[in-house]
Amino acid sequence: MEINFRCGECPIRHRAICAYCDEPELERLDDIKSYKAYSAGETIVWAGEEAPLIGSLVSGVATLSRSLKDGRRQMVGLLLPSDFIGRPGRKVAPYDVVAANDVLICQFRVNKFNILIDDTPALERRLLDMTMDELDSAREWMLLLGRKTAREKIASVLVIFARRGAELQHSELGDGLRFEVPLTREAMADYLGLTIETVSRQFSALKKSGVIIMEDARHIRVPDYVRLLNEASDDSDGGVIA
Amino acid sequence: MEINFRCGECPIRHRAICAYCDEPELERLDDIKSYKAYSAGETIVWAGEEAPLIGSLVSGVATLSRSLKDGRRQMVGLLLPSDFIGRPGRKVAPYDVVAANDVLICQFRVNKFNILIDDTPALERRLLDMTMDELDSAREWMLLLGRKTAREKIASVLVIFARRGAELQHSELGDGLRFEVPLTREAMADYLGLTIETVSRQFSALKKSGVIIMEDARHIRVPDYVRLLNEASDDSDGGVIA
DNA sequence: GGACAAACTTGACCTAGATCAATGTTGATT
DNA sequence: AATCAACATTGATCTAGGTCAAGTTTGTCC
Repeated sequence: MEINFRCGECPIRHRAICAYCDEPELERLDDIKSYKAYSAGETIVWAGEEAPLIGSLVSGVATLSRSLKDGRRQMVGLLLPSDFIGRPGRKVAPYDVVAANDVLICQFRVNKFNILIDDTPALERRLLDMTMDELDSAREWMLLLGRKTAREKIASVLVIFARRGAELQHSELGDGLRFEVPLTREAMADYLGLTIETVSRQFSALKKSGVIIMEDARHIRVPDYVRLLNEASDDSDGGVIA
Repeated sequence: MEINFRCGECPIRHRAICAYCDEPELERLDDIKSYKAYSAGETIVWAGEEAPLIGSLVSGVATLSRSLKDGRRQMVGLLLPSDFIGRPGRKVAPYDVVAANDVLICQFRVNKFNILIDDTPALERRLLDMTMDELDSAREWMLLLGRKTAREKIASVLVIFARRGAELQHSELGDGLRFEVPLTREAMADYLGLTIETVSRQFSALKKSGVIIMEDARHIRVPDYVRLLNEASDDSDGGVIA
């Protein structure tokens, strides 16, 4: 199936790399882009691979990860709709990009994009803002990886999933919310620097304490959102980050 | 003591935010900057503080860190000469910035800088490149925090310190190199997601295995650089990152 | 040069999370 | 509706690194 729509109708138009572009600029982007679908589990970019992809995640969830020689693996980023993939001008990808779900990507012709960004301040400025946001998230994740307990780690991802769920359904974050866990236990373990077994055990523990209700392994209800937040031990000051 | 020199004579001229600027642009920067010295241990910016500083680290070492409510602390960045401090347009600092050494900073008038960067593409482009490099380092650190053992973590910081040492003395990385450890054991523990005691023990262990020779707690010699690299378990592919 | 504090090391013990090993659940395929 | 393969859970045990408690070394300030 051939997917295609013009930038003007794109669901991520106002949050992606193109957010600051005006109509003429959008048209130039339209010329060098195409949508491509990947299915769950598919590796979109291999670390070490040449001519990596440049584009935006339109829908679904993808993961960025890196491994040590002996196979220990750490996720270094979670890509949600509107997130940018790739680094202009880079020849070799430093991370694996894997579709966690079925995923749709707006891909740009690499060479054309590298030229376009050089004389489109709106693109460059947006990329700067997005990269700085990413850096803030990466640093917040460093705090999680270095200092949080397994239980706090699980509560923290659940908060992320809850936010994403609320956004997808255009609903409010609050008590009684229900959302999907878009990653396998293995992917979560790689994200949190834990093992599968520990992830599973902490889900069970949070269930037992009544913090979450598990409809099944992939669907969670949260009777008391503030309690979940507290379990995550996030900064009181709300982590002012932008 | 009043420190001051023109941008043209600045030691970090070709690697800092100003790297891509031409002469006229440098002059505009000259007008809005001043050098400020901080002494070891001093907190330069408090997380949560308003009107945070914008500037470049000229000499010394500073740390970026973030804490949980109960005091657990994680370093989220190590600032070396030429690194940029702050985020244009941000009102509240999300991290503590602390001088690990005596430090010299080239500070910009915040409001002036925010305006200047908006119409100086050379600044904006440089900031984008630097931010992307920071993001890559942050992600590499995530791999360390999530998946490396205590011994690998210590070997990894030592490699960083060795690189910095070689750069400061304009010498080559190789066998028999000698360098200074610019952080306390406590700062290293916060950087690596460990405790002071574990840091200390791993130093002793690496000494006992002959990987390092400790002249004193802060001065290290490395008889076999490749061996140290191996102890850090870094990617075989050299971690192509730029 | 003695006293004090900060930084560092070392030992004994404990525990959160890893590892090893089944077992259960779900959903796709025939 | 039986089979198979992912995916997930649970239990028993082990261990890397944390915690608690002394010491030691270093440098600074009268």
